[in-house]
Amino acid sequence: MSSDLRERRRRQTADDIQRAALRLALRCGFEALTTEAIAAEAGVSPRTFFNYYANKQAALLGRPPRMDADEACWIVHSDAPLLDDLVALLTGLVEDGARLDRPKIRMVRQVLDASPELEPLFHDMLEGNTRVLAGLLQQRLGMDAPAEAELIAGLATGALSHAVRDWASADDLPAAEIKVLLRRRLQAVCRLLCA
Amino acid sequence: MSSDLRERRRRQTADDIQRAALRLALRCGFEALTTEAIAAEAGVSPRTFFNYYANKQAALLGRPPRMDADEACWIVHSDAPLLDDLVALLTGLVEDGARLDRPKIRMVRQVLDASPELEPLFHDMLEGNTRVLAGLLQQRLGMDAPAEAELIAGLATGALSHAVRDWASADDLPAAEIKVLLRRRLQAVCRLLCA
DNA sequence: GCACACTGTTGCAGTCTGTGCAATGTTTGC
DNA sequence: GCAAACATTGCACAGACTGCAACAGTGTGC
Repeated sequence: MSSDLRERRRRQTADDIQRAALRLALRCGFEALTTEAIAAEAGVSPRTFFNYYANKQAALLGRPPRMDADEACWIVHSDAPLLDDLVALLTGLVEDGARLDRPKIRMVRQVLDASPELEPLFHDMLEGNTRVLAGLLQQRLGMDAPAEAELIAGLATGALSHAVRDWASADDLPAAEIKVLLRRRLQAVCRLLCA
Repeated sequence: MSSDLRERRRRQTADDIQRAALRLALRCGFEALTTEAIAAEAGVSPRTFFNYYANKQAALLGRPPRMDADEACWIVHSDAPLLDDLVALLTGLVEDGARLDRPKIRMVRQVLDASPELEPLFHDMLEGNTRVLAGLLQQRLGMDAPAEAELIAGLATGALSHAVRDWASADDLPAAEIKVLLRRRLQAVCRLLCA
């Protein structure tokens, strides 16, 4: 195994930095948070901080699960209802392995709630996934609906983040329930708009 | 009128700065764009630049039309279908006065197209409106659907920005057609998801 | 006209963010 | 072990952004 140890270390350091950032943000607020302080708290040099995260916002959120276009391309030619496919694809994103760390997500939420100006952060973090999904949906829906593809992609990832948020604030909801929350949300939006 | 001349000047300067930013961005790319260069091109001091825009991204987009919660609160108690109300409210945002400057919007698009990393910009610019709309929708939909309200608000403002984009890239589409584009988009999303 | 308040512009000094580079360690494959 | 690959770090520096205080232009009341 070549990069196994290195890989684990990288993950560990990335996680250390994120936790340091969250701890400091909760203690002193986002305004007073500096990259230097985060680096010190995490026990790395300021320069190293930027080897892991592009900025302190990214450090707070950590590395988001990335949707892999090749793994997800089945959705292009599926015959199942779009809603079902979206739910399956997106829950796959957050269900594989123990990706979801409830206390960490709660800390993130606390920080975001305390600083409303950070609201766009969540969106930006999911932006990458939204783009991938939008590309796939464009293929599925055909050339004439690029806008619809992007809108649905944004709506779906937004619904996922709400579902994850709700899951994180509940005390003992199993991760499998995220699927249900996500579906309910999308259906509700549909119903409200179609009425 | 005391503040009339001043107000006009402020608008003029804000517009000068935006145009300077767009010109430079198109000429040299967003990467090479500095606030100092924008200020120089616009004929103001670097310090003044920040009196008008919080950062260079904001300068590129200009002051977006702001939704006024008090003016828009009729939507809370309306009995009309939600879709109709959304279309009316949002088109009202962009239709009053000659707010929409087609060549300017096209320049913005060119810049955004040239720098994909700026994609989140549009979203962030509309963030304020999304929040206002989300608040209103939360009142309309009741306490038990905060997530749905936010999702619909995001979807609707996203659809509006697509509609405006399409309008801007067409050569002689009247602004009134934005309403049609917006409605079509939202309906299409609905249809695709409900199926 | 003149003094006055109001508002906007500017320069300056300073903090924080973020990057390129080169030196120094550490891991890995062989 | 040794060499290649990779990670960490310090340093120097450019750019973003802010607070403050001085200054200039405009409108107001007299």
